[in-house]
Amino acid sequence: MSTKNKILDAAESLFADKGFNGTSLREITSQAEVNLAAVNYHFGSKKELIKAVMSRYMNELSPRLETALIQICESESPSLIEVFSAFIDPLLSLNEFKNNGTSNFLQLLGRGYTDSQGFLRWFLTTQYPGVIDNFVIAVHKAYPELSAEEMFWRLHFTMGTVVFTMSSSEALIDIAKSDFERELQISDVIHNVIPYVAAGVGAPMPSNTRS
Amino acid sequence: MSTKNKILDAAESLFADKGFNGTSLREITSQAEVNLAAVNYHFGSKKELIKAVMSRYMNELSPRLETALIQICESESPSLIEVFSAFIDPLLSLNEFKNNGTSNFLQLLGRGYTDSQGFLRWFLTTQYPGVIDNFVIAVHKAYPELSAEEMFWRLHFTMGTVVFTMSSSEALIDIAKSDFERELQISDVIHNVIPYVAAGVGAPMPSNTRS
DNA sequence: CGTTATTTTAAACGCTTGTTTAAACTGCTT
DNA sequence: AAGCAGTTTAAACAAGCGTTTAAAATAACG
Repeated sequence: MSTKNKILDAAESLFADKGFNGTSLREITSQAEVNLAAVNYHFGSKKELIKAVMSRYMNELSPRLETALIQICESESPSLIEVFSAFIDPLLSLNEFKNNGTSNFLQLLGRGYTDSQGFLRWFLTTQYPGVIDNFVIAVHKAYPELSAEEMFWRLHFTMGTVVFTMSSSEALIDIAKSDFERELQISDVIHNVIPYVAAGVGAPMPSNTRS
Repeated sequence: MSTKNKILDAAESLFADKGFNGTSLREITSQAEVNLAAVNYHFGSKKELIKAVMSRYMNELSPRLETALIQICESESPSLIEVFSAFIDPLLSLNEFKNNGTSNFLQLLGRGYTDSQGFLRWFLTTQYPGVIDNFVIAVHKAYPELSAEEMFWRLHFTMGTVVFTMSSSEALIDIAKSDFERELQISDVIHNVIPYVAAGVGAPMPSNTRS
């Protein structure tokens, strides 16, 4: 395996575990068993390494997500459950792409939104707008009465639910194991969260009596 | 104002903005206009300072939250909207306790769950179990059919929604301002999120056909 | 084989981090 | 006024950070 990939693999799991700020290049290179300077030689800087780790996943995921969402839109009136379920297969396909891929990617997504003051949010929304656009279209088809403003809020709430859940998914799976004696996996968590976010996005429009 | 409080105030807003890992003691002491060593003199360590910042809010909030939730439980069959609405007044009361108190506290809560590998989660659940217990009881009264396991998951989803939303609430309020020309405040965000989480928690139990 | 080009390596760079030290200063009591 | 506990201060500490350098090792090619 190439040095570049060894670094990417080590960085990925460490970033997912301890965040971007919380992981040093020395930890990465020692887990990858490469020289410290290799990061700056191959990637230029730590920031570029973070982007490279994210890009590797997004380039894999983004086209699958887009086609899945476009396919949903072809239906006359999809349900919100159907819309959100469109994420399942593309996300789980990351597990074939790499061990723990789904879990790692979703954790990284969560880190990116809270670490480093949102530069990753900029990165994703500017580099991969196709996913977001198609998602908005699909939700609109499933719930046309939802105003643009409510849509904005509820999609961000959904992002929060997913991202937060996944960034602490390992801890949650552990608790579920000890409290309910259930051996769950990341796919179970995904299946669990979908009814929740679908119901949240599908909540009735509040009567317009705000200040 | 005492040195101790000057430090607490500066640390609070900086922690909320940039996270615990992302804020140095030198930033804190220079914003507080006190000597660097004052933090270790008054609090012992950075970790203890973080606890002190959180405790100041939790000691204010926790009793109000408990009584509000207990009051909800006295009702025969509260709705989920009512249960979640019980949080509004206690949370907004933090704004009288301190400028931007509500927003700062909720952001800190979000930071605590993702920074520092969850030591704050331990801190809150062990130090303030009364809030969580009463909340679970209230939700159970509002939705008795919800199994313990589903309850566990959905409350964590809710935590994720709220915590993530609030940790990026400033950015969201800015976007809402430019996109929809609405001048929103933290109280508007809270009122917005309640129908979402209430619908999420109230989602129908999935048919038990999982693997 | 010899000569480039690419990659790896050890060492050092300058800087920031949390924490500690010991001296200076403050306000109070006797 | 002297002494004393509580507090503040400047300076230094060791450790860790991301990054750079220049030499050594390896690979690629005519």
